[in-house]
Amino acid sequence: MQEGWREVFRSFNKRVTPSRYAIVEVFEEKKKHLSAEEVYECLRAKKKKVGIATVYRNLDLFQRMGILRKVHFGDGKEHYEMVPQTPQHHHLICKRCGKVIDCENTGREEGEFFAHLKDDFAKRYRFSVESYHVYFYGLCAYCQNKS
Amino acid sequence: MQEGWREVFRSFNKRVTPSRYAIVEVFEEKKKHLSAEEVYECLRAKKKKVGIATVYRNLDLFQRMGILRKVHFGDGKEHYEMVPQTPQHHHLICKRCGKVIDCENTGREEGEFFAHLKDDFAKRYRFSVESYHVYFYGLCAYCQNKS
DNA sequence: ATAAGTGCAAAGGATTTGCGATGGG
DNA sequence: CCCATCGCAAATCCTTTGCACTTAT
Repeated sequence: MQEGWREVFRSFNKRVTPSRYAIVEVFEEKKKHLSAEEVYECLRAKKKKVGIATVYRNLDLFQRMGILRKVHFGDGKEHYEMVPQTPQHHHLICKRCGKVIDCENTGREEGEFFAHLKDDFAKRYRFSVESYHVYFYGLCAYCQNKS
Repeated sequence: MQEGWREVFRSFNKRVTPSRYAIVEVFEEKKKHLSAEEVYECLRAKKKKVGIATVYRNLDLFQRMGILRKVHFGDGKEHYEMVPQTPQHHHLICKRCGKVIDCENTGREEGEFFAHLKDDFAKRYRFSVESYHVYFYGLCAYCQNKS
């Protein structure tokens, strides 16, 4: 794990424990969205002894700290992914097989578009937008050829 | 319930039962996203005797039929809303109190923007987009003044 | 030293499932 | 009539919690 995390934890008055260390490391290595169970499995595979409850507690903590964000794919489990996953990306979810494809932002247009919406919502609803997620549903390449 | 639904059910070879009738009716009346439990409560309030399992089974069925779509607000429950809720709208979710505000589409720009992405994804990932959801996270008017 | 963090097992809450009973087509 | 659908209760799955033990600071 990069040393930087130690600082991040300190700034939130959170202790730097082996469990936390290990969990962040998993996300850094996998570079993808993971469910609590998946994180737990990765830890076991690395011989790290961390209880599943600790995984849940820390995923929630990291989310509140802004290190992770929740993503929902409709499979009944919460998934988490690292937040500064630069650049901002979206998710394509196959309605048939459930596969999730991470897709990159398509460019400047997007930033402008959402910046505009953000202002609009502040005016219309007095709601201050901090972040957004976009989910696209449809059929993946494979499933298009068999339904 | 509008008579039209009878046709819709027929076209899917699904029977028109009092339970289904009643569930669709609830969504037509409430005109908002509802969890299974909320649908169940609405039915009880209307003296309709429908088991909770039937509610779950039909919400899932309606989703597969394209009548309802799932929306996720991060509260651990699945919510459903009617699909052709014209016009397309998005959700503003307060990170602090969990309130969900339905917000209308902001206009033509949006259609163009997403149409462009749709083409792009078809080319890049051979993924055919059928629909999309956008979730905005931040603070609602009330919560901005107390965190 | 001491409060935060952890592991385990039990509790909780949402959703699904098995199965005999019911009723729509 | 017969099979899809239903109601009920039990089962399952994911997540949270209580509590005694451990450990980072």
